[in-house]
Amino acid sequence: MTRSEENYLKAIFHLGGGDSKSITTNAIAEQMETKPSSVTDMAKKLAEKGLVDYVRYQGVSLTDAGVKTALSIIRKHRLWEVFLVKKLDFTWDEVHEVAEQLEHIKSEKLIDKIDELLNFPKYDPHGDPIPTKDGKFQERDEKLLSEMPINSKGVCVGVKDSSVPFLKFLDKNNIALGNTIQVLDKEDFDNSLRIRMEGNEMRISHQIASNLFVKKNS
Amino acid sequence: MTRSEENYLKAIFHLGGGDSKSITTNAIAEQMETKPSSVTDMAKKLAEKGLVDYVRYQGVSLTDAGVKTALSIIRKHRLWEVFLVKKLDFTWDEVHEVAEQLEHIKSEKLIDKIDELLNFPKYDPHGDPIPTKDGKFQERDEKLLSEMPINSKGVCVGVKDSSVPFLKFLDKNNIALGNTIQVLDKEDFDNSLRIRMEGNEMRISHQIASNLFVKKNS
DNA sequence: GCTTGAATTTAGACACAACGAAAAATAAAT
DNA sequence: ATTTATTTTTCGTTGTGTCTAAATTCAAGC
Repeated sequence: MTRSEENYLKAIFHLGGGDSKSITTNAIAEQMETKPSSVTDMAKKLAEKGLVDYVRYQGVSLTDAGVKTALSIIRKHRLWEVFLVKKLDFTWDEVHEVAEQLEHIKSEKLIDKIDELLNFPKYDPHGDPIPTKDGKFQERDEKLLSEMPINSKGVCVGVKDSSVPFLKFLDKNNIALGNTIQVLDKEDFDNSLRIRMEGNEMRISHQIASNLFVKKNS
Repeated sequence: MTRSEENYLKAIFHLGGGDSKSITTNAIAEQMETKPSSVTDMAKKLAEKGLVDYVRYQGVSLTDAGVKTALSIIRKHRLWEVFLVKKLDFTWDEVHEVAEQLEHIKSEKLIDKIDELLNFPKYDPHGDPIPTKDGKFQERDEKLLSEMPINSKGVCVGVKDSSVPFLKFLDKNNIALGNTIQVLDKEDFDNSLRIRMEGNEMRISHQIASNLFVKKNS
């Protein structure tokens, strides 16, 4: 299993290719910042190895073996992210790029020990669930803040967009995972929200609200 | 700086190429378990980049820039080894192969934080000194056990051969770094030693004695 | 059904890292 | 000093992984 193959599997999974849905080469190329022709080549290679189903001009989807491999890489990625934040004081906007490298380290024992050191965390610093060793994937039951009804309360549990600028924005505005949130009002004009977060009232754009996951608590 | 280039620099350093001594392509090929022709190719490439001095048919030696790079990789390798042993309960014969991968992770901050987490260790689990961030290399002043005079005492501080079989042998015979050692007698016939280690007397072959570093303490 | 436009694949090329076989240079032996 | 043996390099080839440009297929639209 090469680094490149692992990256393709991960990308396909993130695009939904785990649900036997066909993902187009174009979509994969965009996600990976590469060219469609390169994706075609790799699709053939991965199909050869039994990790994806590939039909010419139709796209690819992950086989069971492919899903299993993708999950193991995502597991490593997210565990390393937790490690970086919890043990080495990285901020949540710094971890992704280093974890992209660490996820490819080949050692069962290493990642299991890291898991143990961190006390078997269930979520990474962005609130994304960490697959278990045997490939079980804890689906989350939260919804986007933008979809919460007025007056409902919840806890901020994750981000949809985990780009550096967005994370920095959240830090700057003291929006952190674990904060309690109540939707006070919705503005029809621009879909912005008035919310109360940890006691403080604030206004939040639709763009922000549609990238924050909230778990209802009532 | 590719993984391969880094491995070459490390190998050349370990063969003494840091002291402006010329290392033959054959020696490098053997150390890296590759072919001389591959070494020649890489020698040209590294010379191009100013990391080694290369004269055809004469061999290569590291430039100052090359030494600096090699030391930074060795630093990473050894710090990761300490991490694996101290934080994740790896045994000292398990760490090398994983550290070979981890040493190529590109992140200044990561390795500095690991260093800090470990409280700035000076030696790795095999007793090898860890270069400082600014490329200073703490040379050790110990000698091989086989070169110690009769009746002299010392502390076991490192291994020359850090292969898995040798390390396992040491574990099995309760020989560990930090142990006090006294040379009781030398056998002329086969150069074996009678020693007292932590109270127990034992006999040790020349092969073993010439792979253990000892620091005299008197 | 034909045509147009978009998506996808093929084909040829390149960079990297490695290898084996053959040629060249060095070192050793007589 | 010339031959012999060894080391080192060159050259052509292979395997990844990528790209561009050209060709193909698909999906609509008329």
